[in-house]
Amino acid sequence: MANKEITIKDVAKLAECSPTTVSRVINNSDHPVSQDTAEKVQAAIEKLNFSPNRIAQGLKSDKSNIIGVIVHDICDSYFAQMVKGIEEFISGHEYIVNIYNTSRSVEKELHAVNMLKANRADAIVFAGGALMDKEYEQKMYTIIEQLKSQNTVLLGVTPHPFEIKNINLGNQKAAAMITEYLIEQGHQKIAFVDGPQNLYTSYLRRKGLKESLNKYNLNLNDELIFSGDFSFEGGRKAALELLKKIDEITAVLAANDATALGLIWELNNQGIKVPEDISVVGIDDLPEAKYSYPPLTTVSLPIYQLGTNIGKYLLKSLTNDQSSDLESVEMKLIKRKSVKKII
Amino acid sequence: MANKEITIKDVAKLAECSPTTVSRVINNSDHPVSQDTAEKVQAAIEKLNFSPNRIAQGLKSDKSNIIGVIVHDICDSYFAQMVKGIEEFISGHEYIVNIYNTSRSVEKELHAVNMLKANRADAIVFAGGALMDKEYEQKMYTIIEQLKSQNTVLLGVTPHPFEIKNINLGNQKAAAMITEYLIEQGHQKIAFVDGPQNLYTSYLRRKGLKESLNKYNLNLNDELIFSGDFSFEGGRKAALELLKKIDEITAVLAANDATALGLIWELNNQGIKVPEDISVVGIDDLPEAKYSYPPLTTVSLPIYQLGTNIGKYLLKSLTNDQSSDLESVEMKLIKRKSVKKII
DNA sequence: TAATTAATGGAAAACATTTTCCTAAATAAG
DNA sequence: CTTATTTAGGAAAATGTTTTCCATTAATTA
Repeated sequence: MANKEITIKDVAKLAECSPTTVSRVINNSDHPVSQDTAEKVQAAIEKLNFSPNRIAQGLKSDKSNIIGVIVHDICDSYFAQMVKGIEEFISGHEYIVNIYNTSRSVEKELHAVNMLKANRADAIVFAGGALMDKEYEQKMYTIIEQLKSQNTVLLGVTPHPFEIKNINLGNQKAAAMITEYLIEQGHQKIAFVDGPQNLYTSYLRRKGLKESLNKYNLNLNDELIFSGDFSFEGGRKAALELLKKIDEITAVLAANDATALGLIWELNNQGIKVPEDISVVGIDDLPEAKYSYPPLTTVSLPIYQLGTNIGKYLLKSLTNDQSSDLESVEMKLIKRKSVKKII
Repeated sequence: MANKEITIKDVAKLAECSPTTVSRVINNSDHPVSQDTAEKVQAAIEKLNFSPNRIAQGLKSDKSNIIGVIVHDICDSYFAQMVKGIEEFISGHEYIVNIYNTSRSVEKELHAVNMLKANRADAIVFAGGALMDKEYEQKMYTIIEQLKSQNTVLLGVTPHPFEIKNINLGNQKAAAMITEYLIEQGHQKIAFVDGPQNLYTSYLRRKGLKESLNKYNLNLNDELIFSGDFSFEGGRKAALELLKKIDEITAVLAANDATALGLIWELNNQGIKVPEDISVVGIDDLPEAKYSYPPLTTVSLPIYQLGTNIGKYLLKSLTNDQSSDLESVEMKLIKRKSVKKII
């Protein structure tokens, strides 16, 4: 920045008044200022193309206007939509959304949290730290310790209660919902293609499946849990494994839609017909889900809307003193063509 | 922030020295400070869990450490990858990446630019403003005027030279590349499914097609340009239109992969075989592209890598005085199964 | 008319840093 | 032994705002 910054003083000089007065018209304060001078100040501001230095304002007010958003993978449709929702609301209200992509590395998560701390972020949305793993959890404590002192909302991060607002993302409920649908359609031999190892989200979805099964006196056979990683590729590989036990299975729940899509693709590729030979369902309702062969039956999590709600919630708790609650979003069973009713 | 902030003064008091000295060890300045006191200061910092207030630092140094990234749609795989690339590099170097999702609205673009200005962003990546539209361009001037004074890189934004670093994203070249491939395979009657109306990117891809055609004394028949919007849905609709002239067409270039995927889907749906009845190609090489029926022939733009390169470039020009050039990335023709060799 | 009160404005302190300048001691050079 | 130089440290100014306090004038009330 070679060129000198234009400050409130320059405006004051041009408008023939004090910086104090300029500040007053900028923030239209309670302290009265005459119509006349106000106009002069406005004119000066326009003429100089002045905009108050947020950094200086921040120093004075002890606010950074930064909202940190920490996610695993911004290219994952799930997080992308969420970030978009948050941004929509936050940027419109003069806040900065500062994203971090952690690729599920604790080190990066810690780094993000430290940066956010150094920058005195006003609030943090933390969608990371979801590994149920001893070593990882140890490190998480350091992170949480930092987060505690801040205005933070955790996104279904961990089973441990941390005295931090932890939003239930409805993972378990979604899995339960679609499982019950499967059972209603007569399926009893249901397989599961898991998400990433030790990821809390995977755990919850698996749990939703298991408990629904139990409710109907059915069991989730451990032999019928196939590993996956939330990706299309992972779904394909799982399909190959699953093929070996195809006779023991009438339906399969994939931990997410990407996996389900991969499953369907490879199943087709191997000459297995969906849903005639096997039913496949997912969770998320990706935009692509309706264009698979056959269109995927799944449950929609309105993540974008959750994002805007989080934005709203954060903003309220930053401006108002008493924080209202986060508006919840409704998930929905999306029946398409990948499930066959049996018997 | 009810709880009082820990400042350099607190550290100084605990370490029994002056704030000046603390500052010196924090920034390990040239000014010497004895081993002994340095250690005391470090100890105090640890004990108080102190991290210097970036806002105050920013005020003093006239740096915000903010890098603004303005994109059309963060959920679009193209931009998501780009943002991820930028973040990867930038966050690792103590910079904040501040994203804006504009949904192609000039008003939002202007808002973003104004916020970035108010926050004294150190650099801006502007991937917006790409509409070739009179009214729009008028407003763009206001935006550009603001951007000019900042360290900005434009991402293939507009045909007009604005004295701002404007990166050629290779849109035209990509289109040319795949067109030539089509011609090599014997295709002469090539249709085009356009991108969003007036979008510069669409224009460039169309131009790449047109000029390659001309090179071989072929013409792009205006009747064979179908409208689209870069989406799967758009591709589907275009397929329906395209069907009416199927006899005049042997191949179709979609403005992007999403469109091509939609095309293929609907073509299949209508009983038209790809590539037997018609060849389809796209541009971008989305992850999904290899899983369509048939797998899509396309050209890959390594957007993620472009992102990291932009990060690198920005960082260099912020730290070093003389700015080195942006490393370019290489696009590649990805031959899969959606093109048939004819004659 | 005198005494309040309201309207308008400014000076200076404060926010958490860094930087410039200064001082004092210790060491090196003459 | 005197004079430079190096080493180590601090006081205070500066960054661009906002806020607290004070001052002046005008308007209202007693």
